[in-house]
Amino acid sequence: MRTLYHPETEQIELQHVFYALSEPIRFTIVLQLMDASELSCGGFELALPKSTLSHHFKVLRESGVIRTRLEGTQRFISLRTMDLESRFPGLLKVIRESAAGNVAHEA
Amino acid sequence: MRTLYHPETEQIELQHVFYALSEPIRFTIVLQLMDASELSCGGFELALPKSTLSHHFKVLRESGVIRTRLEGTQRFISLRTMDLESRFPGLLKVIRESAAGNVAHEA
DNA sequence: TCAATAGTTCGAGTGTATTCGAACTATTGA
DNA sequence: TCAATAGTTCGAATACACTCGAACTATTGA
Repeated sequence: MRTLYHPETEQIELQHVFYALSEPIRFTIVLQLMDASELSCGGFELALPKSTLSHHFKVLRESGVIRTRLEGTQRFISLRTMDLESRFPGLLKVIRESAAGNVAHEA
Repeated sequence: MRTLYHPETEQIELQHVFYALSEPIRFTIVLQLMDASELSCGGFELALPKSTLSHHFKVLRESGVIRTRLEGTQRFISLRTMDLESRFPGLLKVIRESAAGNVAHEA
């Protein structure tokens, strides 16, 4: 695991992003990243085995949704906000508003 | 098949919509509906067995993406444009622009 | 009533996803 | 150098999804 595959911005495909986000755990991961900018793998509020999380991070990374930065023994994960916004303008807003709407009705 | 299940607008979930759209055939179906407003099951440009198409129409319908209207021996399918737009403002635009961008670079 | 038409359901085969423990790799700090 | 830490990979079990032929249902029109 020396090189972590990340697709180029232009290579990110909407169907792959949709696939990645259709899974509840991965959707939760993305929502948490929207509030946190950057988190280590262990920094998420998810009580799941490391191997399970690792699998989901890989799917999100390979679909272009997140970026993984290596630092020491940790991997710092962030949403590819700029890349996603330039590739699919408005998509993140849709996700953000959908999540907000499901929690509470904000004016 | 007397009653066809369609979720109410408020019941449509983004994750289910993403799941439905993550499959290539279903994505194609949605793109064709964007250009056609309403099509019978056999009216799509898809050379696939009826049973396969029927499966995908069901997934799209139950996730709230399409509406199926019964008329005689035919079922007319349409995109739930208004419902999707009110539930997830901007989502259809993202899909439309993504599809346009993959075909040609329009100015 | 009966054939034709349009689409659904069933069932089986095949493939792909998810889950998680165990073993592994890589880096840090002492 | 060595233990501790952080996360990945492997492998197996289980579950879910896709495909498609065959049989079925429902409606129309003659």
